[in-house]
Amino acid sequence: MKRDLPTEERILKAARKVFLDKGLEGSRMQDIADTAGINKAMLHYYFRSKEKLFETIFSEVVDGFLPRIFGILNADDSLFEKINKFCSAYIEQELETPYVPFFIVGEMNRDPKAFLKKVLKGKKPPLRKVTLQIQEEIKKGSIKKFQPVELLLTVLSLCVFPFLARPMLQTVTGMNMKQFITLMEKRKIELPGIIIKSIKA
Amino acid sequence: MKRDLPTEERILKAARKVFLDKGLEGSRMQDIADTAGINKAMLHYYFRSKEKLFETIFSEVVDGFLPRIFGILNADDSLFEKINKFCSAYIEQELETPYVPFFIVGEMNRDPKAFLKKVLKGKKPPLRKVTLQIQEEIKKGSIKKFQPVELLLTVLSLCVFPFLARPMLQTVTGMNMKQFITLMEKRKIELPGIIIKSIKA
DNA sequence: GTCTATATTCCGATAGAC
DNA sequence: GTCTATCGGAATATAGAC
Repeated sequence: MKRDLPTEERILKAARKVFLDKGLEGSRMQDIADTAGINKAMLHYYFRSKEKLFETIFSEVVDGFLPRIFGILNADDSLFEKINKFCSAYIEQELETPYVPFFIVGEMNRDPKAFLKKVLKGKKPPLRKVTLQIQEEIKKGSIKKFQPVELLLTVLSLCVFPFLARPMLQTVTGMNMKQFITLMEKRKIELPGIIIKSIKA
Repeated sequence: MKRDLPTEERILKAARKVFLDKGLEGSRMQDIADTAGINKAMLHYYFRSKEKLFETIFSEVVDGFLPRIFGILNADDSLFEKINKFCSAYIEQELETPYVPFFIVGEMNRDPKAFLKKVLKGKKPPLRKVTLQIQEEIKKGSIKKFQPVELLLTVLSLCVFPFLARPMLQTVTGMNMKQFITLMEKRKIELPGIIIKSIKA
């Protein structure tokens, strides 16, 4: 793997690949070393421990998509516009890094409290503004009465699950990666419509 | 744990609990032994190896819900009726065994080919009949033109994902297990409507 | 069948030469 | 900084007494 990169970056690149694919417990330091084309001892020289190396990758991943998502939720757009942008941003992000959802769900399950602490860093998830917008639209009568958490579930389900189910989907349908991407590009456009229909009065 | 059950069943019960919760790699034989209230050596006496014990639980889990699902897909109901029954059956099943989706997704990711081989046992997933029904409804003009896989994705996303996201959901919203169950009972009734709306012409 | 004790394997981590 | 060799602990697996 990329013999021209400096060692530290080669390690990060390899660790990203292995950890994202197999999670913390499923990954071996030997695997990461082999992938990076260097010796196992080097991993410890640069990152002290497996945990520390993992934390580095984890933060990198979270910081890579969370700000974008939070930004959308806190913007000044209408509720419907936000649903649109959220789906687009989320699916585009996932198409770039298709293993991230697995990684996230795995970590979430392994240790939910530690996970949220690391992800939110003491802050609260920025759901307040959207919640208010939902209540307002309900009052206006433009959408049905429902709990905000239901919309959250609908949106996340439709955006995230396909990436979790991708291995199964590809094996069952014989679809290759390119076809999967095409399918998700199509859904990126269609999902907001489905979601909005589901809440319209 | 249940001192009155025969040893083999105590082991199975404990293994079910631990494996479903932590997956293959996250589970320890010691954990299972402790949970069963017996000695570690007994696990090997009855099941030879960790892998073998895991396979047993895995098959048990898969056989516990797949026939029901396949039965619904192959029944003589209309497409819309099937969507209804599928959502109900799936969510009811998951409410009984809320860790199964994690387990399934984890295994699917760990080794997709082995997973499908074990699950389908050489057979094909029974999607042919539903596919034909979709094509028929499209021809009739009662639903939009779309690929069957899209409907599959929509249904599975909405039914499965909430259970994968439950730990996060509970931590973020402060919801307890009972509240989560109430939420899913509600969605069990609403989801078919959302799904059918999404495909209606 | 069940236990204790021990062997074996695997893996993260470190020591030390270069 | 990079490597080889090795340690030490943890986890799976087995031997052997009862």
